[in-house]
Amino acid sequence: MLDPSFQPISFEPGIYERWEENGDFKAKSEANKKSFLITMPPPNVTGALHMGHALFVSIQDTYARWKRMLGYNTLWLPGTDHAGIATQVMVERQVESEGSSRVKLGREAFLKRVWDWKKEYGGTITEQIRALGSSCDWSRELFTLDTKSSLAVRESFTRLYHDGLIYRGERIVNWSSGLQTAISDLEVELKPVQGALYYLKYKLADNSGDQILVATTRPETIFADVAVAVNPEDPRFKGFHGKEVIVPLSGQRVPIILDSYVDREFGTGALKITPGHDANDWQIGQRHKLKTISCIGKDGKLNELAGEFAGLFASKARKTVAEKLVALELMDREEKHNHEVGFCQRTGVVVEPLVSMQWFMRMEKLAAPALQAAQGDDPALRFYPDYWKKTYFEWLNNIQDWCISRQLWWGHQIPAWHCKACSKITVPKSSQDADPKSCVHCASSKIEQDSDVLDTWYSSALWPISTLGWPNKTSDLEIFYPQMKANMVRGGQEAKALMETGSDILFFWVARMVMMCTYFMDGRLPFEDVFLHAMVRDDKGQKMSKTKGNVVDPLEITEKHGSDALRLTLLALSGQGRNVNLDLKRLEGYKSFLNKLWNASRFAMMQLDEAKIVTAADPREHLQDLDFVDRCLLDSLDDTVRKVNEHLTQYRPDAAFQEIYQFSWYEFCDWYLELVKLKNGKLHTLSHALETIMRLLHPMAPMVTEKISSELPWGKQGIIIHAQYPLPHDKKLASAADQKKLAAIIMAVDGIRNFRTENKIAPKQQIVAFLETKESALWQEIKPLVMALAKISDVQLNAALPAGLSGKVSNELFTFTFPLEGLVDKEGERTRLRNELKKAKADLDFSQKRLHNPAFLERAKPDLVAMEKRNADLTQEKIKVLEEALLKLS
RNA sequence: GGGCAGUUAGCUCAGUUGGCAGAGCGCCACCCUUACAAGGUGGAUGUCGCAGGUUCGACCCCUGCACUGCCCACCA
Repeated sequence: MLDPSFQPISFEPGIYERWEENGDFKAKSEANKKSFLITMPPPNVTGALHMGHALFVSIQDTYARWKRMLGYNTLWLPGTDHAGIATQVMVERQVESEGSSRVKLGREAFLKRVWDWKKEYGGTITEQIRALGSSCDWSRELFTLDTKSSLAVRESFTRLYHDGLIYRGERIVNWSSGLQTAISDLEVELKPVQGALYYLKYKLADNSGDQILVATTRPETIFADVAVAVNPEDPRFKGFHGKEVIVPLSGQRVPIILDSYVDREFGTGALKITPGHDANDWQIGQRHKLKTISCIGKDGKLNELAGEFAGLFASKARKTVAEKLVALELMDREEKHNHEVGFCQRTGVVVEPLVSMQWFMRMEKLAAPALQAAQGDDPALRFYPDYWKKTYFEWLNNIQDWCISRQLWWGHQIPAWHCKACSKITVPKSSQDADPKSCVHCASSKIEQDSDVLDTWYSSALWPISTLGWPNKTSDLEIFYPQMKANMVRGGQEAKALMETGSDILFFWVARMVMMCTYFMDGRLPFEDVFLHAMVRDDKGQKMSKTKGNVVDPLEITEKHGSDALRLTLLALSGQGRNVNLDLKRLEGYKSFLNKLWNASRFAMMQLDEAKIVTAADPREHLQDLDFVDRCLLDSLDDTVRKVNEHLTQYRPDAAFQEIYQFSWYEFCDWYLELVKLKNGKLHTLSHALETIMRLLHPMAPMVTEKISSELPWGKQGIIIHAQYPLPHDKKLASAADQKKLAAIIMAVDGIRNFRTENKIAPKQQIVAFLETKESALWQEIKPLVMALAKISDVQLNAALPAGLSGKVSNELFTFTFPLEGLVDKEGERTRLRNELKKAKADLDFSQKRLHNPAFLERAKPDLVAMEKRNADLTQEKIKVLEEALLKLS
């Protein structure tokens, strides 16, 4: 039996343990069944559970459980990410607090420390994910540095290298001096900064005394200047073409070059070219075959080229150099200037564009199929919400080569060996090959593995295939990996694999998975549907952050209100927008909903127990036992079932839940249960409806539905998770007459309740009624129900109306008259009637406006016109009754 | 500079073939009616961001604008 009070914390933990022990989440290794795959976005091992995780769990678990209940062999595959930078930095700090350092320890010892840390604390996040009820298959859990993942990384790298899609080269990259590593474009965050624009004098080298003014925000980089560029069309500089200038301070002679990149409107129209410290300048340098020199080192300090400024941090040097330029009268002026500066997303330190030797992935060829996959009217790859497609295209169409090397230790070390003898590179042919012992070019044995590791997102990009065992030919890959190819049309096929993740990592992760996996799987996509959820904010739409102190901890919520309430809240708020503003008031509302269901279940169980009902079989098998109330309820339930499935199919879990909420509370609890108390029928509809509600809700609120259904007479532990998900029937049960009867009850009861409240007649007070109606047969059928619900002790049908003070309730079927003599004063009833009359007149006005409009009569749908006419008639009649009643009261 | 999204009740949000605007919380009144006070019954509350247009009819479709948030971008 269910406890009288709903306390989620009392039953949640036990339920999860049982499921896991029973192996209820395990996907089967059978190929003969339709399958469904969700690959979990692996959270950082170092991470602690936050609302973003809670949101993805809520959505993904809903889909995993829904599909499982629909009979799919469902695999929700969990794992964790090694998170190169985050983890290394964290352990580094730990080591430093002990007075040691990463460098002192050395690579091997340091890595051991990280692994030790991972062994000890790496399970925290997965335990927390369990606490939310996640039905993922833990037997297949993977860590991105596990051998399975490493094998995939090695196989992909060797193949891409030999296919010419991975290369090593000296390029300008984003250098994080904080982390001492290169980072990718995506890891750079641009922020507006108030800086200055310095106008420097570059004197002509021909001693003519002429000069060119050059505007720059970074005077400290002049030591690496190799040219000054002007727009070839700019008349102001026509005379300078082909000449040379002297770089201030450094004294270097550099050429004046012509490039249309230069904006004539900006600054002075002359641009200093510093290929070593600016990405655009680097490109111009490439075009003009200029050499690249650097005056800032990897430590972020100026080097010997800067002469007296050597050793200064670049940021400091700017001011010092500027002052010197002023002193030497080489600066014309300085203006305030706001511009965008790149910051390292991780450390917040300014990113320095530097030239260094790095590994890159050539993206253009890889992007083509990824683009194709989502193009066309019926693309193989679909986005939900659809508008993300545009963003995806935008990025892929302008894709740049990806800097994949990181100067870190924690990660996948690049499987490439450098030869000390011939300095060429040896990369194994495939993952099958062992580490090379000698150079393939000169056979020297003096080879050493590249010390860099790969960007964390590299292994993430392979996640959908590495988790399934690729490059080995595994049964998981066979069973779960989609067949749909990037160049196919979808043709109405449902997705075999779903990617559900945050919209913030569309480029970082989603696009790269599509490119990489498609490449290695013969054009087959890693997933056909991409569902991108919004970002969780606080109730004011602010980003949650520790410094703001507005972080809501999911585990605290779970302990207090249960994981189900949290899940339902996140689902309900995850609409189509880009934010989920977490309002804890909503959470309490949804917890109340669960409380309501809990109590409704307790009530139903008492009734069923008394009636000795032990089955939830579909009452459609026993039509003779059903009355009109049952038939209407079953139809409405069926509508709900249909809508819930539709909404889930369209990736609108919020709407799906809303349907369940509305039906359960307003139809099942408010009306059906109240009617069940009054009617003496069989209770098969009650048992079936309750079971159906539990099943419908189970994917979204697994804990409470498991608890309740395990207590039902026909239930037991752990069966709802594998129960058939409700599907709609084709046939309706209720006739028009049935519907009319139920509507009549509701109309009469609502009207009388309103009448009672407005006249301040106590809820308990029984009253008598005189009824005028043309539907006396119908009335006889519903009489006892209306009388009980509206607390009427006696009804005189079509009898002479009483003299004296009375009240009236009128609708399209019935007109009730209630003697009020001695009960109330007439003022209350008069006010009520006036309000009703006002409403009725407004309604009539609305109808007549339409009906007097010839265009409406002519152009609107005939059904609508007919309905409007009927409405007008009924309202007119009602007005007549109300006016008469009012007259009597005056 | 370009793009995307949002703007609906006091607050957080729904509103999918255009047909008299909805939920939760909050608010008011009355009820502990034995499933549920985390409840019941009834009620109040909206120039649906602004301005045009299409239409018999617009929260919904079109155009322009404003504000908010996010993403992308090579103006030094």
